[in-house]
Amino acid sequence: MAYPTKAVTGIWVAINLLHRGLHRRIDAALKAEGLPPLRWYDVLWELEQEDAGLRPFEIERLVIFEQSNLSRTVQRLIEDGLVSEKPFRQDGRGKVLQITAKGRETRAQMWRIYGPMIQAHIGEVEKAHDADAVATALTALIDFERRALRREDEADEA
Amino acid sequence: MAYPTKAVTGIWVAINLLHRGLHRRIDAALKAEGLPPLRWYDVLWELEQEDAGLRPFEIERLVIFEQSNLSRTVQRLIEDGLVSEKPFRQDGRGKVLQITAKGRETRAQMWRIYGPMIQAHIGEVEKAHDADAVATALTALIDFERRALRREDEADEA
DNA sequence: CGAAAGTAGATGCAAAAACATCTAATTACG
DNA sequence: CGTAATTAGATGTTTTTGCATCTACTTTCG
Repeated sequence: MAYPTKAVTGIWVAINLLHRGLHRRIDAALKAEGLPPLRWYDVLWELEQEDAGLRPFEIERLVIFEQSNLSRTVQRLIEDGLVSEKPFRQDGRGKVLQITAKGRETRAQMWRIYGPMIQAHIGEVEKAHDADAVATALTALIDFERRALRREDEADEA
Repeated sequence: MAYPTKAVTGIWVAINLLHRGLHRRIDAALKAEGLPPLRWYDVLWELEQEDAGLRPFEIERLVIFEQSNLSRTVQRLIEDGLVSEKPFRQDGRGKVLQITAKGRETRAQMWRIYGPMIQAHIGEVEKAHDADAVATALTALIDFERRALRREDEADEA
């Protein structure tokens, strides 16, 4: 595979800088409000999208979380009463996680801080550029990644 | 400040996922080749752009590196002979870092792994979208961030 | 000039991440 | 059926990160 073009490198550099900078700011803001760290948000959000709940390994793939890491994060979410767990009948190894009322509440509180910060820092893009086009292009990359991952899994099987 | 639009949220989500996923893959690939971690690359790159060298605090701002973190990274870069340091005459607290020949060599080796991986994962964007436009839009955000930071500093002074 | 405030960088420590390994359960396959 | 290979998730260990503090030096300002 060839070296990246200037545009591709620029996209990657920007992704890095934006991620680092904003992640740090947001985490600091959440902490200042006595709210959980940003990584918890992703988990709560995904669980809020699925009334039936999700298995840990599903969350892991959805939000790209290290397995051991997610395992411990889930423990703390349960301790804090934001998430409940129940065994997964069809597979004795597994369990199903569901967000609790308190979890929804906490997620909403986090969003009050988190959401406006995204807009404040990323929203600038809308003033001079086609934000929809950028979002579409980047989202396509993620879909591409997901398909690539699936292909790798299948290759491993072969 | 208001909540983010759908496009802005999409951009931010994509930034997160792309960053996490790719960073992990690249670090794994570098490690597999016995090369230093990805974060070192940024430091080496910036130093390679400035023959006169850079001060640690300058690098810190350029690549968004936690101060304590950069301090330890620099120690290891020096131990490994990739970077040299000398006192900064005009300020007894400071020091100037310069990349060594070995540092340049290592950076080039890293790029042989790193570069193609960027293209492989981000390059897809060029097939269906205007990569230049995306790069321009995201880079503008970073410039915006930098200006915001500078404004904050100035506000602190006041 | 000299004390107070600010800045560059190092360092101790606590939290979080990655990594490896382990257990229990399931699936595949002779 | 029964054993080997997989998979879900937990846990022990090490590394990295972030935060707070510290030291040394500079700048500011009475």
